[in-house]
Amino acid sequence: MPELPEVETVRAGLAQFLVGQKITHVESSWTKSFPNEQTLVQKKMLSASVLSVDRRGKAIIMPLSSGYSLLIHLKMTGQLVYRPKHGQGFGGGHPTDSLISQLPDKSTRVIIELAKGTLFFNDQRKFGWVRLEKTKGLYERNEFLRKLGPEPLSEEYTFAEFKTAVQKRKNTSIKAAILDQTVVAGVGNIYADEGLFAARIHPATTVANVSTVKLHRLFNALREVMKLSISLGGSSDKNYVDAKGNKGSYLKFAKVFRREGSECPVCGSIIQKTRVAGRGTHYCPKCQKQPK
DNA sequence: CACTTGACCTGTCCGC
DNA sequence: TGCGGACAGGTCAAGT
Repeated sequence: MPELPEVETVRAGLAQFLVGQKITHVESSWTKSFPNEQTLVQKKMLSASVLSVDRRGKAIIMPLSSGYSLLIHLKMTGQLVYRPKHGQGFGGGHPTDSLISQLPDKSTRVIIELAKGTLFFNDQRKFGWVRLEKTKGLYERNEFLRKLGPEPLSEEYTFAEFKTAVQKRKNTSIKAAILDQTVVAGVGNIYADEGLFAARIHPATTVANVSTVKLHRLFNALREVMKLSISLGGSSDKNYVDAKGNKGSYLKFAKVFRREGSECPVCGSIIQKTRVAGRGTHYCPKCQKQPK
């Protein structure tokens, strides 16, 4: 499910609710969702408090006062939903209009109780995970974090960096290249399709055939599309919800994603769906011409 | 090495 | 209704 904008939305919500809170109880109902040894989990989580809620690519990282961090990946269907205890508000004032009425539900895999509320890790398809690891050196030591490419929305990220990394994958499709998390962290299927549409590049174009001008358009488009989505609370297709359990509204503004059969908002041609890089791929046949 | 294809899981939708 | 197959926002391991 969640790509960079969705994970960032969840992160921001959790940061607001969890920072400073002490963990009082932890339980997990599916081992692969939280594979650490129980003894370590109890020792390093109980009575520890949450220092911050951070994000790297599509991963959430929560350093704890015990010197260990929770590392979480939502994969396709993961959710992190916080529920304040009775009598404890969300802190912002407004009541939630969450679509998730009762928690835990049948997809709840991990429950973390804190002083003022409970964090539920739900994951229908069980691809996601929660892990507990030593905070010191985490970003360099952890296999997943270590391989990630640059953060696309950071101030220091440059076109030169993007171009060099993309062009290393010269024999693959441009879509496969930008989905590669070692090239740039956080782009997934929705923003790949939306970015390629905005940059007017056919998703199946071989990287070697994408001009520098087009690559520059793509660099800008990916960042703009993801920033817009963050401002709208992300994209909710099926499962995605933020930390309160609410949906995001970006998909209402999507130009091609899940819009096959309807008219292109730019030229009126019919949006097509095909398969590129093993993923469902949406594009406008007129705006995004495949080079012969 | 670069690249592609299945596997990991559950649920839903579509055609017969 | 039921049943089989394809497909779903992501990564890995294993194959060529």
